[in-house]
Amino acid sequence: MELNNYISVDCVIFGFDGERLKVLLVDRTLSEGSTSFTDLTLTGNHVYENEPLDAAADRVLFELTGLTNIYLEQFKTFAHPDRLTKENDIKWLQHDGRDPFQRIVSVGYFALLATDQVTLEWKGRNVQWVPVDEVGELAFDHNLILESALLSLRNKIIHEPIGFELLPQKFTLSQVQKVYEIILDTEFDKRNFRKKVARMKYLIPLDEKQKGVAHKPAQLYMFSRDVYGNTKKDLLNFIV
Amino acid sequence: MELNNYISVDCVIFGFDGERLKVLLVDRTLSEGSTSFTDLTLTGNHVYENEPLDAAADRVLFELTGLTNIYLEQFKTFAHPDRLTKENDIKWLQHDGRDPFQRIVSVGYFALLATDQVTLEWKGRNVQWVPVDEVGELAFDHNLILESALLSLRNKIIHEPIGFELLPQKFTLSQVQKVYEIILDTEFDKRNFRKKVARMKYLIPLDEKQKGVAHKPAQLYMFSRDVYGNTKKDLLNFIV
DNA sequence: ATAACTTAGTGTTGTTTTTACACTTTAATC
DNA sequence: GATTAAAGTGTAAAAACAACACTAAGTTAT
Repeated sequence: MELNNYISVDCVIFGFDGERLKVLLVDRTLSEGSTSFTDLTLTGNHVYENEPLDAAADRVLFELTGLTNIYLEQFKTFAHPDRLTKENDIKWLQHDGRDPFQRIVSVGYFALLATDQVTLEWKGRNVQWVPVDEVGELAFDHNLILESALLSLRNKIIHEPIGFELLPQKFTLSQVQKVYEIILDTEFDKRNFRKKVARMKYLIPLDEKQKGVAHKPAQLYMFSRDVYGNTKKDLLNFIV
Repeated sequence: MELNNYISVDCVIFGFDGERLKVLLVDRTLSEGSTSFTDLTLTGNHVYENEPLDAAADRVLFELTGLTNIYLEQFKTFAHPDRLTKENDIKWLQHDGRDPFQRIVSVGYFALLATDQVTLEWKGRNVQWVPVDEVGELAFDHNLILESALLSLRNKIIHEPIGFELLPQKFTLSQVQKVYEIILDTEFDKRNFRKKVARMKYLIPLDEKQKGVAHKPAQLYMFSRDVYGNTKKDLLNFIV
């Protein structure tokens, strides 16, 4: 199977660690003759001839993390003629045997997961979680893509219950509140927030509590995609 | 300037005529030897080498309608390997001198305007407004693209005041209500709806009334993009 | 000129949702 | 057994929502 040389997908992999929203970035190091630099990129790849875009995004995510069945959504496409014209990017493409003047369409996807779902040593690639508000200058046009992904995420999380994708399967209400506070950069009143989520039938309380915490252990919940599918009415006006 | 042969944009041009939501479609007629068919397509075109996607979408819209400064938004990208493999589509591409096995990425945009902004005879192309709920089988994968555009439109119009883009500059509150009812396929109580829009500071009442209508003439309003920009808080929880 | 027609425009009441706000509980740790 | 840390809980006032019916102001038909 052959790679298409002008269509690629880039995945913005968001992770939440209980405290901050992070993005999974990959080292890009080039050292060749007098040229030498290191920086970070999102993960992406060309699609195969005959591969649908969604499949390519799944594959890219899998190749980096070993995970399948992760929330993944196409959010925007980037194809500006000058998107790959920074000096280091051209060197990198040349080193990689690619034509730096070939215009490349990159279809942006974002993925949501809990940071601890990823084993960073997977396939020995040099990969790291970086808090989204501490991301420096990235390779290619990846700062632009990241900003755009964040915007889409914020927009979407208000109206659909995707925040749970950033949490472990079993989670506490405080964790849910934290996810929404971090992503929307706001604070909610604890009691009011809990009253609101109490109305969501698809948040299922489990017969289980937190363990090993140095305070009153919290009730654990899980998110039921099934129940949600049947009660899509409160999709509108979700949080906020 | 040369056209890129694998990147295209397709524009879903929505129009409202006071009664229904329509989409602007273009005749595709091929008659050559024993092959002969007529159907309809969205409007689209390849982008020029060196042309950004947004510019290409503006251009495609302009070439069909002669209009500039129209609300236009990228909503999804289509690149399925089988998207152009229907028999008629292959014949059409061949007739057009294009390689039907070339994989083409199509970036979808939707435009919003009032149907009477468009002069259908523009450039003599065979163009027609079709109510979205009466659209038959379109060329290529354009039914898919249209459905996807409708979904994006419905999603967006709930949360951001873009309904006004489908109305003339000066409009009545009943027209606003109708737009939202048609697009969201629902009905609102007139008094409650008006109470809600009365809270929107960016709806500016004019010193002007409807003329020549066979009933009490309605107050005219306009939408102020400026005021809206300054009061984005009620972006959330807009209509519904 | 008047009647008929058509859509514009308006207020109240009961119900639900939102907001603001502080103390007790339960576990682990020292 | 005291300390620490987060979990969990209720109420009252304000705002928003939902349901509902008549009058006003033009045009058209007679």
